[in-house]
Amino acid sequence: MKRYHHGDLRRALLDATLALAEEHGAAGVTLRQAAERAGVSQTAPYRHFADKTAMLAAASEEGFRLLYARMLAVSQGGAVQQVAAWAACYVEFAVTHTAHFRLMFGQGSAQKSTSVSLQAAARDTFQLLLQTVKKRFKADPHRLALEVWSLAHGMAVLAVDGQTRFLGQPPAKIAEAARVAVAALLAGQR
Amino acid sequence: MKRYHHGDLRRALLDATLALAEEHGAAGVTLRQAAERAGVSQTAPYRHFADKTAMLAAASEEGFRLLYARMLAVSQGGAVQQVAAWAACYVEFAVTHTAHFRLMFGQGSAQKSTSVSLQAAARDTFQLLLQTVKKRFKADPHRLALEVWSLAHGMAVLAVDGQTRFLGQPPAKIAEAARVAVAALLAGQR
DNA sequence: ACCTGAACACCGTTCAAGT
DNA sequence: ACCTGAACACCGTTCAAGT
Repeated sequence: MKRYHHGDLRRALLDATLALAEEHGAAGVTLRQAAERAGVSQTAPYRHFADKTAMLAAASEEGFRLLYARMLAVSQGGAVQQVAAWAACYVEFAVTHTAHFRLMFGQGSAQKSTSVSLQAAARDTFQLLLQTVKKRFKADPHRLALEVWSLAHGMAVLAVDGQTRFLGQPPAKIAEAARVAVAALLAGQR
Repeated sequence: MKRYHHGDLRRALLDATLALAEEHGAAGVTLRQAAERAGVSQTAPYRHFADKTAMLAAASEEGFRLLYARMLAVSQGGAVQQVAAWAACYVEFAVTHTAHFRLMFGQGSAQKSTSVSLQAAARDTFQLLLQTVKKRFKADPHRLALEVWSLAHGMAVLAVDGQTRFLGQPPAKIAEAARVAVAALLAGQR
């Protein structure tokens, strides 16, 4: 019998949340099952999270921070390359960290009361794109950033749902496809 | 007390499904509440749908057919215009038929066992884009179609989740933004 | 401070039964 | 043919109680 004092239970619950999301999708995550996997009673999670939404939000926030760190690491080269790398990183994250991605964008992000720290983490990710766009491109950076974000997000969602496979794009190459598409989108701006 | 013989209950249940999706999101749709709104017992829906998934799939299929009809109506002009119109129609449908859109792409589309007719309806919608792309553009129509679909889908999802508003794009203009973005994406192909 | 157990209202689904 | 009512296992959440 493990003891989850000192904050270990919180970590164990988040791991269980990710495992359940991986196996059954974001909608398949259950507070009771997460508690059971952590070897703890059904009501123990309420010591660490206000409710189920808060637990999912914590996992989401973790995902955004991971994504943000990856984006910082690939943010090199010219403005066009940086923007294309941002999109490729976005899609790559979705197919390699599907559980996190599903929790970040799966039904509970905008409608439920997300935490302030979660909103900040999500905003940071997007700001990284917006700042890069502002550096180089003149015509309405908000519009251009939305276009790039939409393209990356759409490709990521379709890839995660397995709907890009019958289009001849294997998951391993989908990040590269995003890079090419964004480059074309930027080239068409004039 | 209404009587729902002759297939009226099926329609009433689909209407209730859409209303619940509109109010509480796709995840908030409940078989029992749909039955209650239709003025019928909790188990009556099982006469018309195999299970909850089948009821959601039926509402999804209806959405795809509506979308397909709208796309056919705007499919005019040159190839570039047609592709841009396809994307604008896609996004316009998402913001005006949010309930249908959420059911079509909200957590139950790819993972659950979708019906054959639903898959066919979804495929028709995409085929319309693919055929138009094949007419005019040479370089890998599958790749280009995926790019356009991703851009439209991403913008639709972000708009429905209200994440485009803080980017200065009001919902009313988001369809036009999709048209402009796709035109740029096509212009950048060479 | 952290966790348990019983309880409540809700859910999807099954099954025998009603008309 | 179409619908009801009771029942089962599951869920999120609350609350008193244990150490």
